[in-house]
Amino acid sequence: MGSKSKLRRRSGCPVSISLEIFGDRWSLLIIRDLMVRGFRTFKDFEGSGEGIATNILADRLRRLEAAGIITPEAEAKDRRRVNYRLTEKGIDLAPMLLDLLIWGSRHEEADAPCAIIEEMAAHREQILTEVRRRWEQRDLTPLLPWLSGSAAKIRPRAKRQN
Amino acid sequence: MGSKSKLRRRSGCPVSISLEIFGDRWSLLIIRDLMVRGFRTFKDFEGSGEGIATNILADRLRRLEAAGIITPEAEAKDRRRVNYRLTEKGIDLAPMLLDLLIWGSRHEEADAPCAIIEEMAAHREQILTEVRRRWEQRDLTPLLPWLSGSAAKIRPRAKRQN
DNA sequence: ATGATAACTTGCATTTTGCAAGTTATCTTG
DNA sequence: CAAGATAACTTGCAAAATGCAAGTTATCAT
Repeated sequence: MGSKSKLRRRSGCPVSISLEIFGDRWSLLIIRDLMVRGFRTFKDFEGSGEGIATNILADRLRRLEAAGIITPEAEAKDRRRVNYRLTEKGIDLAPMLLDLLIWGSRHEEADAPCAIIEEMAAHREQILTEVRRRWEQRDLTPLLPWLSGSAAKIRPRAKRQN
Repeated sequence: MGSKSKLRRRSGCPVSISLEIFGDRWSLLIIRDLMVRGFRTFKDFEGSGEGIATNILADRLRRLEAAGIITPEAEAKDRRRVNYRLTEKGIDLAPMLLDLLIWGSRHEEADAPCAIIEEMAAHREQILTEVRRRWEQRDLTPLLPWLSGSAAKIRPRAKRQN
């Protein structure tokens, strides 16, 4: 499946094209929630803390689907429910998102404990392998508990700090 | 220096904070141009190919400066001229931008030759070292010639870093 | 001194956001 | 099984951001 929809591109630069897809204040947050917080439903994203408006959320989900980054799956047990899931194209954004996380916690005053982020930076490949494994196996336990508002297990390795 | 300006944050998540700074369609393109295309002036950005409006450009330069990502330097020889330069905080976005470049060229039909991008992906650390070296030494020769509209030299595996 | 240039502003029309309040199709419960 | 809940969206409208064309103000070049 090629992307034939938006041929009104500013330029052929991959960076520019990427930004036309998710270069806004919300898209990557949705992807983050799918990737590391185990979110799947509209309601999950709606209550994600940042306060996205429902119309914008619906719009972003549509665009991300159109771009082939997420896919909706109807849930058999409760047919009101739609479970969104990252495609492979979507999970491939993991390295970029990890860099964004690292940059943000290094250069801005964020809530994430610096020590843990530096741990993650030092074990980049390992973290990315784990993120992909979780995606493949549909493992929904949050990878970043401190971002998910609740204490939970994490084990980049058995080295506990703080 | 700490950033005391915008305390109206959606959340303390580093990803969210980062997106509030440059989560739009233009900011990262300016950073890209500074980082790999050797651009420095308003005029450079203005004619960068994507067609940014001058008022938006002025606004983005202001915001990026306020965020501590770029600094303007008045040019002695021609005082009309303002040379923008990435700060260390700005050049630290290189890993993220490289991932964005790689993702875009893998998953979208971009102009960048796949072979070269895969080369870059395979030598990520080396590329990043080179990008930083160029920043430190104010070396303005474009790193990505095919994105700069002209054929030029590139030597991803000459192994000549230092 | 006259004209070009660089780096912006300004005024508006158009588009995108954000907010509150629906709507529709499922469940769930008494 | 009727009467709520719920999930996932829409809709309407005001407010903010964006895009476009046309200035403006200091230099600088001839």
